[in-house]
Amino acid sequence: MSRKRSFYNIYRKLMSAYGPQGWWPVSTVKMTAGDTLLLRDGYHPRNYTLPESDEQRFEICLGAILVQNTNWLNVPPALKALRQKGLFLPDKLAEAENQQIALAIKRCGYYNQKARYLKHIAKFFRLHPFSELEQEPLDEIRNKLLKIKGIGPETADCILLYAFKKCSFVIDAYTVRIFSHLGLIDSAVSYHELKGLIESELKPELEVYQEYHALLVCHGKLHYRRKPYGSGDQLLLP
DNA sequence: CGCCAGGGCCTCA
DNA sequence: TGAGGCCATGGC
Repeated sequence: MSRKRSFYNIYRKLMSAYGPQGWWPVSTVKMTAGDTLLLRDGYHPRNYTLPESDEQRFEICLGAILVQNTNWLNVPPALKALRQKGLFLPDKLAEAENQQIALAIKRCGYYNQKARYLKHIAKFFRLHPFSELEQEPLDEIRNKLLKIKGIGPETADCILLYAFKKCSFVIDAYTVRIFSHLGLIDSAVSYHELKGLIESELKPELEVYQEYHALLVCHGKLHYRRKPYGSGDQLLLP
């Protein structure tokens, strides 16, 4: 395999083209400018200390479910609606009526399914606090997450990478499209296989893992929509 | 308008 | 174990 097509090389090209993406977006980012405390929504470029609270970690988990096969723009309003209904704590969400949750998250689509999924994850975190889970090895957390209905490989890896800050590479549809279109992989590659291939090259650096996935989504949105692919490969090819 | 979105579960070969 | 159907609203 050409050295210039290594995953690191593509990462560098994406980063120089788009800059840091600041994933995962959380709704209340505290930033200090001099003496004043700024609260702003959304992204947090170059701030890799987040999440800083259990609520922010929980928010990332909820967002990871809500964004499944859905435009991210629908997620913050849904999270806000859940918050306004007082459902932003695992204890509350776990006991809420499905219909009440569904109403709050309606705009994200698949709302009946996702309402159930959110309750599952709420019950999980009620049982296993973050502070306990994060002590466990990555693979043990991952296996526990994968047992929850509604959490598949990608969602589990998003939660691991952005909520638990564990170096678990996230594979999504854009990742497969981009790397297969560039000739690095076969488009029929399995999730597990591609994840292993990428992780075997990348050193376990949190910022790289976090930004790489975000950059692939950024680039994918611009050039790798379902059909037909644009000419985004010109940016990445040697 | 029609296509698509930062998937995952279930079923059936 | 993999392909296919299903879930569903909102953005552009």
